[in-house]
Amino acid sequence: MKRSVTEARRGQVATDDLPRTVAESTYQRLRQDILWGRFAPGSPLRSDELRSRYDVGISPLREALTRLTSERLVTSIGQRGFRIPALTAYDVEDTTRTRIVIEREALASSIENGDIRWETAVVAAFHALSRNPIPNESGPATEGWSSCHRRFHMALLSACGSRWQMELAELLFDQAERHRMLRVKFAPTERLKRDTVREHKQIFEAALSRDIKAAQRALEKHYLTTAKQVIAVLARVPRLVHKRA
Amino acid sequence: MKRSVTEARRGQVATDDLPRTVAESTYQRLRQDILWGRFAPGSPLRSDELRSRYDVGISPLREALTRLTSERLVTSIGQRGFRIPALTAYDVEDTTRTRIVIEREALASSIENGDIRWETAVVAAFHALSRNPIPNESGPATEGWSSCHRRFHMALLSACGSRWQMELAELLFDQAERHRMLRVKFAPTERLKRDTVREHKQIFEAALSRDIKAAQRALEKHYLTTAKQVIAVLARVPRLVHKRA
DNA sequence: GTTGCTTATAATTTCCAAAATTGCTGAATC
DNA sequence: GATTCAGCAATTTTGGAAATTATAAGCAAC
Repeated sequence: MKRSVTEARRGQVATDDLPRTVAESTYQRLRQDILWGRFAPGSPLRSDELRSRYDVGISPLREALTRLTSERLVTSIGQRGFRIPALTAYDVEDTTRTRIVIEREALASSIENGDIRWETAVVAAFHALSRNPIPNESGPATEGWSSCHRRFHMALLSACGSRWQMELAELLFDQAERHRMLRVKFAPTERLKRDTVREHKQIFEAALSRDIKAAQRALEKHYLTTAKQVIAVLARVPRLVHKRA
Repeated sequence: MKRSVTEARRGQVATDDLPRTVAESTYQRLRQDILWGRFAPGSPLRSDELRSRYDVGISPLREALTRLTSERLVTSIGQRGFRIPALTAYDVEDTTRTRIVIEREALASSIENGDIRWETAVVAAFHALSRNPIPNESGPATEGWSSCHRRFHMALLSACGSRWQMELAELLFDQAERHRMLRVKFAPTERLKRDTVREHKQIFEAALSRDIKAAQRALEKHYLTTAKQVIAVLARVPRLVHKRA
């Protein structure tokens, strides 16, 4: 039996970002599943399968897929349906490179403009991140860390004053998130010789002490290290690189 | 009587970017109409009106609107439909600022990497642009110039080697295009004390002589001048700034 | 007068089935 | 053996009807 959206919200605390339509909630669920690598790269997304998976009609499903396509989390070819994009070393490099361009700038503005509220938000986000278990394997723990990670990086930029820069940073962060997750999912035994906590701490401290150059350098290094690792795994796990993008 | 998409393409030369579905072609037509300011800012986009306007069913129309929403050329609120976004001075400033961040970088890479083919494309695009009539009033002439203008700016960046940077540059270029067009549409009598041809020539010459700094400066100045003009008109034509975004 | 409630109306959103397109299989042909 | 071309099955795309939700109007109570 189906419950209407309004019915489903009864008795809940009013929160602004609750999905108001089936299309919106389908979009969010499908998005998470893609980000967390629940579909293999290159695999087709057939409407009937997804319809039964998320228990929705074809219209909201199509709307979700269309939105994800313009975020490049899904590819679509004319009359031949939707697919999960393949992943190449170029994609990882390009995403990282562009991410750095935008975030360098946004971080500088943020450090310049940030007030006490910004500092507080950054401190809180950093604390939550450091108290979370370091993700060595996939699973629910990783997903919790993942959301803390996103919040920390976005908090750093949040005082930049540019809506576009924030939006683009989020867009590219999620691209990189998919790359990271594919590594975790498809090469979970890889040894990580890396101190992520330390890297975040360096960015954090440089930002709070208002040292723009140092913060930019630390952030850039952090992203480049991630990219390097993903690309290294990519070379060893060729099935991630599907033929048809 | 309706013709199928395949039928409609009979006898045409095979071109890659021809719309393959009704949704795609509706998206392109609606997009142009928005970019060229055929809808007033803040006005609602009612499905029945658009359905008869473009002579399509509800499904492809919704798909087009959804795509445009993620490009920020349309806004959508939960169960209250789609609207043309209002335009504030902040929007213009933010778009310009972000555009400069991305294009500065892309232009530098493009000048560094550009080969003979890139030079040729830039020369061709510049020539087409300079031979087009300078747009002082709205109308078909402006639309021709507009597409040359877009091609010129994209040609400049085309050797940057980053797919993401190209895509984001296009996204923001079209935002700015809407801003420009609203000025032309709603304040056509404004006197423009500006030599656009000269501005483009400066960018062009600096790029071809591989002077990165000079090209960046000229490009930045070009965009800032445009923004300044749009904002000035915005202050005088308050109906462009609708209440509800 | 204003507020709160109920009803009527308009609009959006969703489901579903028909139409259109693509990919596939296998026979016929060179 | 390779190739072309039907016909068939699987899949996507589309249009309209049904369900849901928002908005406006009417009306009683304060």
